[in-house]
Amino acid sequence: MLKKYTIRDIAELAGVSKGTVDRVLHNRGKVSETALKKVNKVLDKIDFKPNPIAKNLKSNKVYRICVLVPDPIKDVYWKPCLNGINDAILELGAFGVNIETVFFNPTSTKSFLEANLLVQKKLPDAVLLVPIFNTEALIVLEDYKNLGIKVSTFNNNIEFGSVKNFIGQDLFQSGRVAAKLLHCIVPKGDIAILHINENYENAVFMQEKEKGFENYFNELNSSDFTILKEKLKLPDFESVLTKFIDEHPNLTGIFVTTSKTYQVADVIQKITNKKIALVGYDLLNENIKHLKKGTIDFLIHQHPRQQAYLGLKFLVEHFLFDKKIPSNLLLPIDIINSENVNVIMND
Amino acid sequence: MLKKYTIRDIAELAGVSKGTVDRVLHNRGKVSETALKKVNKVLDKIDFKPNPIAKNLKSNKVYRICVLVPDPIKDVYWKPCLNGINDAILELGAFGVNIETVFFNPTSTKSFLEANLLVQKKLPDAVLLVPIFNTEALIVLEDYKNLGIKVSTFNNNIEFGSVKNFIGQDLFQSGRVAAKLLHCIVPKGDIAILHINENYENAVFMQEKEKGFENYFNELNSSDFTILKEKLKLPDFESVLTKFIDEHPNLTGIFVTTSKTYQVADVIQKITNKKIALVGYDLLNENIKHLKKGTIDFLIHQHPRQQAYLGLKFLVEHFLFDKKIPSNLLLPIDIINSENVNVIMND
DNA sequence: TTGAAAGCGCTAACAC
DNA sequence: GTGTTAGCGCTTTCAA
Repeated sequence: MLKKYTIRDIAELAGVSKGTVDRVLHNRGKVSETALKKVNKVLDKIDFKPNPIAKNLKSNKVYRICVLVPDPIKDVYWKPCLNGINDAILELGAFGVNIETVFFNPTSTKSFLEANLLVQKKLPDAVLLVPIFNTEALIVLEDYKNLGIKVSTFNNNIEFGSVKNFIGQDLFQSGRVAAKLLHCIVPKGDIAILHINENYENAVFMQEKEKGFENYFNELNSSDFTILKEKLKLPDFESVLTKFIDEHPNLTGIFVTTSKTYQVADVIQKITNKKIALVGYDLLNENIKHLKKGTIDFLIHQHPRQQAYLGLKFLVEHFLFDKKIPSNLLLPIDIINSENVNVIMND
Repeated sequence: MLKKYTIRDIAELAGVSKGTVDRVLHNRGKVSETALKKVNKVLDKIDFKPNPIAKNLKSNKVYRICVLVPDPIKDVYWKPCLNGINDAILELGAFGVNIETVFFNPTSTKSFLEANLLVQKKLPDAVLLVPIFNTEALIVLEDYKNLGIKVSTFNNNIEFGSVKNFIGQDLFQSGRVAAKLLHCIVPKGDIAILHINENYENAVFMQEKEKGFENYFNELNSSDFTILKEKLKLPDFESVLTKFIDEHPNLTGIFVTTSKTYQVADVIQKITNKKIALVGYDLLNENIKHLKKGTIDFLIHQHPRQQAYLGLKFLVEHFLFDKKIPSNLLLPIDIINSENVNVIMND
């Protein structure tokens, strides 16, 4: 069992003062060669881990973190994120962490920019944000960098040179998972990729999923399947989808690349008795209803709650305990059916 | 934004000393009626959350936790638990927590009892254990209770009157998940539940899984399926299984209730070209190979690593930060196929 | 029954 | 450059 060393121990062993040890440990300069050597000699010998608790006590700082997330009223997909944020607030509040949520309209880049401006004025210690608009996100990331504000992102990754942390899912691979699922339900036939274009989602997400999906069937290289693609938009959603289904009598499976899978299920249920396998995304209540009824076969869970929660947790533990924030954390691609949907932990 | 109150603030507001406030907060007695009233009056008004960090600094106690887990050499299923334990050690060591692992032979109740005796002699602050032997587990739980040692359990739940925490999976429901999966792969035929009896696993686990599995098909109430059951044991495993498959030409699906699913896959692959859908448990390397090859269709992930890691994490956070330990934490029932197997987080 | 004071490990300000 | 010291919020001891 190893002894727990303190800086006092080190100071005594090295024959210097605690202050000097602290200076050496944190490269605060103003240390003579000889003192440096003495301290380092001791540090080499022992396994010193500064007590992360004591470190924090002193500063007595209240860390402020802002979360920037699309308004759940505009798109219910984001609601679980709020729960994750609230969990984090409850859990971390006692540590003197101040977490503030700012919403933006996910259909408006202007709203996104304004929300970020608001946040920047607050000068928080860190920001956790959903960078759904690629161009604008790069701009604000640059701003945060200049302001010296730490940034973590979740939901979707964007390319940014400087340090930035990401929590989300491997969308390409999740497309492959969907493909495999359909493949195991359906022996053959036409299989459709349906994009429900909400005109705000940067096409990148859906493209990644689509690529993964196609990649699976390409590798399979089987003449049993034909892959179709269709884009749907809301005003004439139902008529276009109905027409599409009518025109493809061999349609046996559908992959929907967004959380609006239930909209497709609604239509299928309405217009045909034929079994069409359906795989989509996210545990919205409407989706879950269809899952239990059997209209939707599988949902892929993107862990929105976890993403937000972990994003905050990592930031706080970084501030409080000097923990390293994982730079690119890919959450598992959870396959959900009617039987395990009720046992999902933390959404 | 609320002010962060300290006991000093409260003391000043109430017109008493910090010591008295502390006594009131922790019911340490020796407080006069009047002082109690004064302090409570203040406490009612403000939202006081003691700083969990400072609380811990003083005591400077090294918490000692023992983990009792089956020897991974005897059954490789337990290997991920070690990783979880090591993660916890790495992460929590700096907080002055001492975690010690003790193995027992999962085929020997004697070994289990001896290991516990060893642990009890050490008088740790808490114990995290896998109570695979029901009767013996109840005995040692009673011992720990008398010694005032906190106990958390994982992997399988046992009925014990006094306080005890559990982390694991809903086995009944996981049986239903397996059933649903087979149901979605296979349109009809004979479906077999195979128990691979390793004679140490308390039959309870497998029974729960079996019950859930049957429950699903009973509810389905379809004449398309016939449910068969068979127990296999190692010496004549292959011959018995071969005979079983030969005798059931309509066999279209198999559910294996243990992590030894790959053993069944090996045999199927060897003796027949017919597609038999196979669903089993756990991400052993051999299972993953079959999953990728297609001999196994789905695996259900029981999160062994997470179970051990969370068990330790909860105990430590309880000691350090007074967090409440969830008394019965059911981890999600993860469905794994060839595509999402590589993205599983923390095993 | 109560208040005062020391001290946990670390940081930071301040003398020397 | 370096040692000393005060102090973070809380617990615990000790004297009153």
